[in-house]
Amino acid sequence: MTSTRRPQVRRVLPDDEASWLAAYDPAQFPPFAVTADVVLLTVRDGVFSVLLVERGTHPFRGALSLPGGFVHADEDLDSAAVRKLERETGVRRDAAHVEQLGAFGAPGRDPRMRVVCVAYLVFAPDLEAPQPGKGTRSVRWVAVEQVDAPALAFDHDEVLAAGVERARAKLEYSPLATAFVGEVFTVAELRGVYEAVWGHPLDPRNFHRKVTGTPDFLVPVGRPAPVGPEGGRPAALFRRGPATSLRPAMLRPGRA
Amino acid sequence: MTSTRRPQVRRVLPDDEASWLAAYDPAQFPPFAVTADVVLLTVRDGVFSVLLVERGTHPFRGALSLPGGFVHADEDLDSAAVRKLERETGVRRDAAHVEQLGAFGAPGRDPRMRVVCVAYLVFAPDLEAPQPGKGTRSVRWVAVEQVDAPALAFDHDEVLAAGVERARAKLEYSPLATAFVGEVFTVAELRGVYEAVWGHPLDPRNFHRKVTGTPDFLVPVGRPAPVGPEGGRPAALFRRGPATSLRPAMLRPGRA
DNA sequence: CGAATAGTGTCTCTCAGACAATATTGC
DNA sequence: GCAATATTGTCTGAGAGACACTATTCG
Repeated sequence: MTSTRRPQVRRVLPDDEASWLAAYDPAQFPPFAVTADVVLLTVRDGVFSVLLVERGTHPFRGALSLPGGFVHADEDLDSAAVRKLERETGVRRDAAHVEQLGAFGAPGRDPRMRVVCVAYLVFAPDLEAPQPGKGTRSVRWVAVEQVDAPALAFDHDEVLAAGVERARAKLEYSPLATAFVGEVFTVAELRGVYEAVWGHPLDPRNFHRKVTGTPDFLVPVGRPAPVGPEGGRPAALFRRGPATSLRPAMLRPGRA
Repeated sequence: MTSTRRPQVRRVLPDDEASWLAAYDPAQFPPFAVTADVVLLTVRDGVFSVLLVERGTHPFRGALSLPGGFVHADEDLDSAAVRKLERETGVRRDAAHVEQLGAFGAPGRDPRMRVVCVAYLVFAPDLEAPQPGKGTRSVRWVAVEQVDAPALAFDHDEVLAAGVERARAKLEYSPLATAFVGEVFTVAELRGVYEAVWGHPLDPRNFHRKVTGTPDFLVPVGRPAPVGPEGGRPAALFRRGPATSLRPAMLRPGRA
């Protein structure tokens, strides 16, 4: 997360600067609005999915879009994204990984006025039915594969594509796949995340060796073992470990 | 680069939406200004350096900051960054690699008003003395190592730190080190880039094997060989190849 | 026992790190 | 020849991909 702390002015203003500031007119700058929009990704039943809302207000009323909205005048960008996430989808911030994706600000991307969207990327485990908030008619999970190009309001197709590609890349060199599963999980569940996000099957044996052999990636949970879904030997349980990167990386199949 | 194309509204507005739009009042949204600021990095004489300007206007007049400025009302974010780059530093866009770094928008980061900065990261070869533009007193290269925390105006210390870390990471898994050297270069020059950016010496033999053995990373130039700086066998010349990623990655020394 | 899933072991190939040895140039 | 740099080659250990095999559970 970027820029969480509040006061950023680290120099006391000298007298001439302070007097200049008093005479300053903000209207001389081009007027922009800033939104914080959220690419909330999860894996549900083995399907890599994104949370979309049906817009209840203009513009693009009735169309699907990413959840999000205007940043308040005295609000941090990160805070705005988390607020939108919680209010508009019912997802709690501490249950997910949140990072900034980037800014999207082509002129004309919003018919109302010049709007720069600061997009956030969120990884969450499969959550109960999310709740639509004010201004949205409904919220739904949509398989990422089913969102084909001209599907979303504004330039959100482009934002989503950037988020999906970033997610796929991050699984390679970070332990963030654990953000898609619950507090405790099995190696098979974690493998399912990789397979869903990458759209490639992975060898269960080699995957097991890799994730259990990487120091600080997984921490075994003392508790013995859970149930088996359709039979089979029960799997061991793990928690996320303290590792912050994966070195060497987990290699994504099907690339040079 | 993100969002280069212009018209982004891809739905014709229905009648009710158009009439609503006509009655729309932009003043109802919190007023923001948006700047495009540039982290321009290079390697000069083996020193990883950033281009800083001395501010000629308020706020932070006289202080060092990243080059940048306000985005125009009808201007793309990328275009604004490139414009700032060219006008404020004299660097031509096609001689460099440009990518978006992220948005920085903590309230209070600019004493004038609420300003969101969209930062861009630029890699350029060592360039002639850059030219200061309007509003800046001077432009200078500063070694990245010498910029210690409370040194720059606004929150530019934070922006610079993000850019430097991104640059260090990108050398690992992308062929972008070639953006720091000229059109044609030797393996030793390229190695010098890695060593300067990472601050670690690399084994010349292993480095040579890695970069020449990675397909499409380097293309040998027909021309035989150049001069030797202080004697020694003349080195072969290469151009950047068509590769867009480095797999497996070039591993940065000194990390788990 | 058979089916199904979890986990271990083995083999091979690629590749990074260490470093010897050779090649080519200026002085 | 000597110094300096470029380039090739060799050895070793870590680790990925392929896959046989063992372990544990349910019915």
